[in-house]
Amino acid sequence: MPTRGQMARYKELRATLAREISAGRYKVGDRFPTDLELSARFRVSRHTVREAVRGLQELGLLSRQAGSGTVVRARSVEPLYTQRVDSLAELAEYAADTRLDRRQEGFVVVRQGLAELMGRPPGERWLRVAGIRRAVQGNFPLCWTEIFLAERYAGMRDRLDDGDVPIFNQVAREYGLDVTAVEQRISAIAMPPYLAEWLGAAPAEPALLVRRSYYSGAGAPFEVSLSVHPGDRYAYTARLTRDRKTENA
Amino acid sequence: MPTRGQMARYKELRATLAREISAGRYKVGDRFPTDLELSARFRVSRHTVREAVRGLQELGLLSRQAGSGTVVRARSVEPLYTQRVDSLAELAEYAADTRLDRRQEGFVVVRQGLAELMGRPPGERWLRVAGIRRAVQGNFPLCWTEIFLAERYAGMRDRLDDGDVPIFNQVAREYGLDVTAVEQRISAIAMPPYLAEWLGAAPAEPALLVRRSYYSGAGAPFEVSLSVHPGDRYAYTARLTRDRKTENA
DNA sequence: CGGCGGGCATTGTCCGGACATTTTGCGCTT
DNA sequence: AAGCGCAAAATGTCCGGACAATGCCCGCCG
Repeated sequence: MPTRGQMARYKELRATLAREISAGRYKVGDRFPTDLELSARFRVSRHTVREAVRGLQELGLLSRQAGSGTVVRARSVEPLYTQRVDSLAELAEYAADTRLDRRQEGFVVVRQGLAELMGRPPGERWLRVAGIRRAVQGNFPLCWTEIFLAERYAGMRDRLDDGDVPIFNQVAREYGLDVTAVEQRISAIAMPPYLAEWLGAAPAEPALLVRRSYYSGAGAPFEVSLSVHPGDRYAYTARLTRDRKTENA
Repeated sequence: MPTRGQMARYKELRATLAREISAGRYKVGDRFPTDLELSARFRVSRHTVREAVRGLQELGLLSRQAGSGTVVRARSVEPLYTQRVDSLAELAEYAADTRLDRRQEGFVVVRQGLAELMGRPPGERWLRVAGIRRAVQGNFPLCWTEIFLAERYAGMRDRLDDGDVPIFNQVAREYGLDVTAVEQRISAIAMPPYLAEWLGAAPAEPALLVRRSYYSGAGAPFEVSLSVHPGDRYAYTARLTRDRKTENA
């Protein structure tokens, strides 16, 4: 067959169907025509129809179910931005090259104030490990860190390594947990006086409080960490990129 | 053909090839066998090979190039976390329900200090619009915002709407820009005295400084915004989720 | 020696057909 | 009327083949 215009048939068909969905010919929730119907209507093989539909599926416009049929899921694709954090350790930014200088350790029952900081209800019991994170180079203090580990994983206590591997990672590995989500919260606070000295910072100077909650499956996080960074030594940076099969039009 | 074990051939093949890549039989950067070679080796049709390879491609293990061949791109899939920000306006959190109370406006040539805050070299000329962002409900001041617009797009100046739609969005729409990336930087500063009064905050109290740079294609951002949030009125929250086609094994 | 052009290898597109698998629902049986 | 089972419909998988489009390399020619 000679060159048609320029676009492949399945791309043309994909665009046509996307337009029809967008125009409202098929509404969200509606059944979408079957492969055979589209094949007949557009005079293309079922293979080509499937290729086109597959694309719309990946875009989230359609969903298919063997035996049941194809359903319209969305009217149009909204641009979607994602922050990619490969390996997750990147999130902690200074992952390697730092060391945890452990200062305090033990079980705590969290009360009102701390519970609020942790984003958990009061009364829960956690294993708390706190200390100063320092640069390996120069031993310079970077931040104060408090790590709260859910009681059932407290067995890790004596095997925690203060080196390169993040604590949550050690725990996840040891217990076979699958870290499915991490929530991060950043706020500004005044540097607490009792930390100022340790961090070599001025009391009450602006600081970043970073809370990270690590989830494995639904429900409560298995670890929560709180870090206080002096304002002049840290900034959190993220880059969001638009993320969609661009490909041809 | 009767039921083989249970898995579809292309899935079996996909798993086998993934294993071989992981085991190092094909190294990163190496040429991967041809469709025809695999077809012959595994006694399956080229269609089936392509289906399997397509999967490995989506996983990022392989990349193909018409005329050139298939190349190994990664040895294994590392878990990948993404923050999804649909519609991007979500990023600004209080997107709707707020209003910009414009206070200052005009061209500026940025000097050392401001340039550093903006993450740009000194000497550039930008259109600066600054003001207080308030909650529609109650007119309560939320933050001080400075928006810098690249000179080329300064024509928008008289058409800027202070309502729901973020400025960067208005500009992008007007000039047909494709916002491909947004970089966000969060740091802690002391509330500048001259802003404290306007925001109803205490001078020198901890505040969050949020910088967002909007990119359209490579090169310099077309807009940079700086916002100062009183520490007690704002926290930045993000949720990263693991994100991988689970499907069957 | 360098550039251009054509042939070859490789992936991309498309067809037609054949079963397999999954749902749904109708109709028969109890 | 309730339940079971099977047929029909829909998507999923797989084959074989054909040609198009794309890169790449090598050889010819200036």
